[in-house]
Amino acid sequence: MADHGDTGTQTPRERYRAQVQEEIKKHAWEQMAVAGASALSLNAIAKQMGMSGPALYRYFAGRDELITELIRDAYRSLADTFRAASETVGTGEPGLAVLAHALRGWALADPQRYFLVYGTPVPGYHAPDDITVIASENMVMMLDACAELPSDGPVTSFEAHIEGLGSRWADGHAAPPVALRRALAFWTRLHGVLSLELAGHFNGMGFDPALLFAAELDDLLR
Amino acid sequence: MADHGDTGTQTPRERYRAQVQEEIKKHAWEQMAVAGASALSLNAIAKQMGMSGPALYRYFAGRDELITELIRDAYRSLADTFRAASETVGTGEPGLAVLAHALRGWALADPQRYFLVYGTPVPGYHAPDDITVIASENMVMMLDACAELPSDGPVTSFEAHIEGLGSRWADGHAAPPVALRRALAFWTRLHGVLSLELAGHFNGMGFDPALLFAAELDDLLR
DNA sequence: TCGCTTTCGTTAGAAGTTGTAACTCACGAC
DNA sequence: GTCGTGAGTTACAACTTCTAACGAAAGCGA
Repeated sequence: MADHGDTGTQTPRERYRAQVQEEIKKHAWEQMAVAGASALSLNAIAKQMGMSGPALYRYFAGRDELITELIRDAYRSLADTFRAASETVGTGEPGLAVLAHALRGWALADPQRYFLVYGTPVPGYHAPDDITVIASENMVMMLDACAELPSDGPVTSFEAHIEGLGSRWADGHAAPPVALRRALAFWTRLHGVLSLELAGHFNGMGFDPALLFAAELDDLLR
Repeated sequence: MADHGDTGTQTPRERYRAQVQEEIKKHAWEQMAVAGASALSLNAIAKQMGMSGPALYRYFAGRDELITELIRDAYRSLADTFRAASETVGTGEPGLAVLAHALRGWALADPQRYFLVYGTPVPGYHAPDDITVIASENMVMMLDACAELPSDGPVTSFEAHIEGLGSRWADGHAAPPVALRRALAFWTRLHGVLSLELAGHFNGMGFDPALLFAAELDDLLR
């Protein structure tokens, strides 16, 4: 995990505050992994840390703000994972494949974290602006990986529909429409497999989800 | 909506009980549509119906049982939609296409209902057996629609991996591996597009999700 | 080193939730 | 008409988030 926020010029109070904030989030993640986001309890976290319930309100304005912070961290973690993966290129394997495997590993490592980013949204919840910024970072890496693949063949009607939208998705990224289409398919198809797998919908069906994921990835690279 | 349960031989008390149970679920759906499943409150439902909170426990053992019942209804509603759609065949359009459009219409009609079936699961929750039975009904119709499409070309390694599993997914359904692969792709790819669309992840990206859905469906039928 | 100020953690409490227990009362069966 | 079953009530326990007011401790400047 990368450390965000300048730990250099900090007063002792700020340092302590950041530490406690991190510890709260650590317990929140543990609690969420076993019971899901909806079962997150500030009181339980406080009890685990040996504090009283209202003490947490010095660090987070409320349950919603804590969850928002966890969502932000999840996005950052995914972006870090993607960044680390895209730096291990040149092994002959296409960039899209290493991104796909990084995504799958990240999702399996903590399913609830994946669902926090891509799962059922809470009606009425609006993500802060900086989250969409990080999401667009991920889009940049996906588009880069798609742009390095051959883009021959005729342009379909949908590709014509999305032509030129790359600059909107990823801050001035000029990718050919075939790459945009491929990035969209990459996102939606792998999410389709991953979310159903993590939700347990493949249980008892008798096949290996990893092989389905690999088969979908193969189709993507064709 | 089809009526489930024999309304023929019922005592007045049973009839009244069923009516109240339906009304509770009706209010639950309304409340869930605006605030999501996690915000479902028995007290609020009771207040809306002019009853006291504990009165609802005559009809449902608790919040979990009510949600389980809603999930069951959602599965049934999807199965009904699929059944109704697959009866409108013979118009030249492939069965998979009408199933896909039925799925999309059903999902857009009530996003929270879709998420109740395919969204983020609650850790530790296990679906009752009869739900998996209904789910397998849907699989039958999907496999039927896939089996009527041409299945030529070489068999991939993943298709070899899932060969013969049709009988397990849909109670003795003997479909060729290519059809099984197509059914899996149908499910995962359309879910990928739908869930991201309903979650609002395409907002502000400047394209029409319906066209992406149609493009994915086109790929499926190729 | 002393004092001031900021901030942390506490307890008390309001308002909400799920869920149980015990008590009426009315409906329906006989 | 009587009588049992079941519906709905209030009261209550235990939990939640979150606010308010207080005490104590820690850092910062002089």
